Amino acid sequence: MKEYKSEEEFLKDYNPNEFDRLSLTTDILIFSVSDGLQENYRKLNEKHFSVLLVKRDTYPFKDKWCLPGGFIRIDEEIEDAAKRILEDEANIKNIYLEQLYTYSNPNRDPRMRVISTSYMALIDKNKLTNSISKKASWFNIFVLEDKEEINVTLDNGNETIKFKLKKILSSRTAENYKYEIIENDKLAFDHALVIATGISRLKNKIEYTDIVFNMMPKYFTLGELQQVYEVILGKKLLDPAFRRIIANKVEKTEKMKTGGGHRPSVLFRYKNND
Amino acid sequence: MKEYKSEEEFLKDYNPNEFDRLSLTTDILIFSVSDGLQENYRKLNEKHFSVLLVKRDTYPFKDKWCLPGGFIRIDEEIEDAAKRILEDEANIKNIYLEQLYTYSNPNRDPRMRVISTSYMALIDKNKLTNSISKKASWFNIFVLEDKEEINVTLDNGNETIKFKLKKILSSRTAENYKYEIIENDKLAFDHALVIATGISRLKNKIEYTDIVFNMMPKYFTLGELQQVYEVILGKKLLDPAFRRIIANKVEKTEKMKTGGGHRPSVLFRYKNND
DNA sequence: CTAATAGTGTCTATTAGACAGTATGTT
DNA sequence: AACATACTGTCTAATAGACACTATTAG
Repeated sequence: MKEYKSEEEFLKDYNPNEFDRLSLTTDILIFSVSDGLQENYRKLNEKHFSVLLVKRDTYPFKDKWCLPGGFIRIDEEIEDAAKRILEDEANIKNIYLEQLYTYSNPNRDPRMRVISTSYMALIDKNKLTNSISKKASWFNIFVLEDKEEINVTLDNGNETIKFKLKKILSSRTAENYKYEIIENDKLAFDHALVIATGISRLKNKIEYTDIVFNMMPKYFTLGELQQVYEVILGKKLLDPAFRRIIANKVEKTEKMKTGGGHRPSVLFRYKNND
Repeated sequence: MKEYKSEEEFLKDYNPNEFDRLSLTTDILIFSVSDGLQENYRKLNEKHFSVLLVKRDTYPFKDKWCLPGGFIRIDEEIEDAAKRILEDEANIKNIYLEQLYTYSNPNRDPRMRVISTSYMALIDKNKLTNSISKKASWFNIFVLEDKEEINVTLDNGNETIKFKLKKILSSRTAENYKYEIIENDKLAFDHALVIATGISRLKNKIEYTDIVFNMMPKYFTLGELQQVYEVILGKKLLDPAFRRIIANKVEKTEKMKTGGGHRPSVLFRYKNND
């Protein structure tokens, strides 16, 4: 091995092809909350927890659904690539974005070795100014989970996507699970894994952070907020307990929401939110 | 654009150099607990929280310290690469390993574009059968943190490494911080960031998981366990409260630890551990 | 009036914090 | 005996769970 006297000298000689090179992409899991049906004039709209998927029109995985994503440019940070893609494809700016996990199975892309770093984004759908592209669609998420597996159903009104994952305990001490896809026919790549990982991350974080508010409009009732918690956690909460927990995160406004066929509700907003 | 009739046909034609390619490495943050000084025959050994660093003997960053790591092979998952490196470099097998974060600053490696996925490993130092390589050394970790910055001092008995990071609030709702290196002269690459991220992750997870036990020997006293919690959390805990919290995670054994110049202590072990 | 949600009061059970006290080894 | 840690008891404060109750609107 040649001896170098300085870092500059070493770098001048360096051959960047000494090691295997590969491609890197990012996949973005965009979560939001949708309004569902209203059974009758008295009832509230059902809330749904939903994810944005895009229909692929090219190979590989032509006609399957996938997460918005794309290749990282040679001089770009992954997070910046995620932001660029969000802006280019959906005109989404300044939103909550968090790195989720880097997937590296050598066979995850049939074209070649592609590694993907996934991000989770949370948005309030109603803030989207431009409509999303024709290829993209919001799917409501329904999760059934037990100790051994997770069944996820995604529905956009037209089409239903179902997939099933096996949970494999990867560390008893941390109660960490890895997922293995055991049923999946409509999702491209390993995106079923990404969705499951994101749902689980969000479920966890909603309990000890304020990230829900990224999915809420500026003004909301506590009933609406509670519905969002319930739909993400997959369980009913008791009113007084819920109100106690979020009491110091929100503040009352002068506004009221009326017209519901029942007692009007005070509109709140996230505290310290400008 | 050419029209393809099937995925097979498309893949046959695909040129993998269509997108920029880059190199991927993994850096592994190996944490453990070390015994420090014993002031006098009555006192317990001080426990320290420590990290394994390697002295670089080649450019770039010659003579600086760095985390053990290496390049991902073209047909290998990142986690498998991390396991391979742990085994090759330190003869460490079957330990707790968790993906931390993927760093992608275009300038993090002066040679070329290298992206790195970091992993955190937790081990019981005393279980290491072969001694670690001459280039590697355990550094005790001392952290001083306030709202704006983090000061970390690493010490292996011979050498002291200090670095300072600025905390930048990246999301108010999630209380997520990003770090920016403002002082660092002895650590290679962006490894100061990795260490800070790992410390923060461990501090969090120790409160709601059982991962500490990966750093403990099979039999330990509750005093020793408490010391480990204290040194990682950076604060003293009250005995009765601590014992209540870990009560259902550990189980008493018949063994006792004697010889300490004070009342002997019952040895416990992690419950359901084998 | 009725159905439906909004919002509060309160009792109980559980958990966390604090401190004081007792126990028991080595030198 | 003295020191240092091991271990427990108990009081109090804070938090979580459960349920019942009152309030208020559109139709």
